[in-house]
Amino acid sequence: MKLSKKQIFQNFAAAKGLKSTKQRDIILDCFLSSAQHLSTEELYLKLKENNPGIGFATVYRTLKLFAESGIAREIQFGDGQTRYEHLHAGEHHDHLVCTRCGAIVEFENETIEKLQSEVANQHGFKIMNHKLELYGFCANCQS
Amino acid sequence: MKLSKKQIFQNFAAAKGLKSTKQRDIILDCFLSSAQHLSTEELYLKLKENNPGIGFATVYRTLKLFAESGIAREIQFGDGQTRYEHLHAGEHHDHLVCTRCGAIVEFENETIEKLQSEVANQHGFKIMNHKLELYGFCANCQS
DNA sequence: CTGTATATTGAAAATCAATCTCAATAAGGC
DNA sequence: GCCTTATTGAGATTGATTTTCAATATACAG
Repeated sequence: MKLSKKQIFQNFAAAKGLKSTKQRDIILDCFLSSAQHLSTEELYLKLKENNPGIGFATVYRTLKLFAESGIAREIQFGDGQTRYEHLHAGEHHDHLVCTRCGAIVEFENETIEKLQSEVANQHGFKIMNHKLELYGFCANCQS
Repeated sequence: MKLSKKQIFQNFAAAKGLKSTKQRDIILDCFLSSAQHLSTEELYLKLKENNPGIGFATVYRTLKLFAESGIAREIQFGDGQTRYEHLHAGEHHDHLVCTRCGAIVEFENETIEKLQSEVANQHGFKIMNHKLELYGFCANCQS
């Protein structure tokens, strides 16, 4: 059976001896129900709407925990802000980024992944993860 | 005939109505004779050795100009510093980054590039450039 | 060569995101 | 409830990047 992200994080928290708190639950729910690629700032603002008491530092720390637990991943496009994307165990996807309107499309491509491994082998590298981003104009922004 | 990077930048500067200055010449020479992937800070320190008068802001601004002119390109590995790599017109290379010792190996792979174009087409994107980084352990760091 | 308009420079200050500090508070076990 | 330890939120700090501004240098016209 496949665990939900919520369960994965709760297991992680338990294993690490973290206490369960109201704030972390709220942040987890909000994160899971949010779009991909939110920055700490953006998630913080979204949380504030319904939970004014929540602090930026808590959101920041909790997102770090999400990344550590494996349910999220830090990514950076060129805009100087760290963003967090949802991570489905085992999956990996890359990004098409529109440099005009900021749209982000995700894609997966087996063949590319395979070629990457080959390149790494040729150079004696053992790859732990990778990042592939294609920057350009999306269909709407080419006019 | 192929233009040298120096010429490319000088053409760019002329076309943009930039005045030619001692500082920019020095920075250009130093940049061109430096290793790949220097940060602003690193280039600044290197410059200081022989040209104590030069200011950080000037190095910063000049590197931006290099990027704009097409002879250099900003890249970011995960370490929070913007680095500049030399860009040979038309060429493109990607990176293998050792997360233990920081070694960076460059590579090129036609097939991957071709697949990227295909993916982009499928999604209606017009790609202007891309970034591919493979993170892991280099041969020396796997022991 | 001289004057004028404009770009450039360097130092310091402002900005901005990320990260840390610390006193007050909350959670969990006993 | 009591005690220990983790967590929280506000604000301070850091570190890199970017801007400001007065002084200076450059290009060009006359």
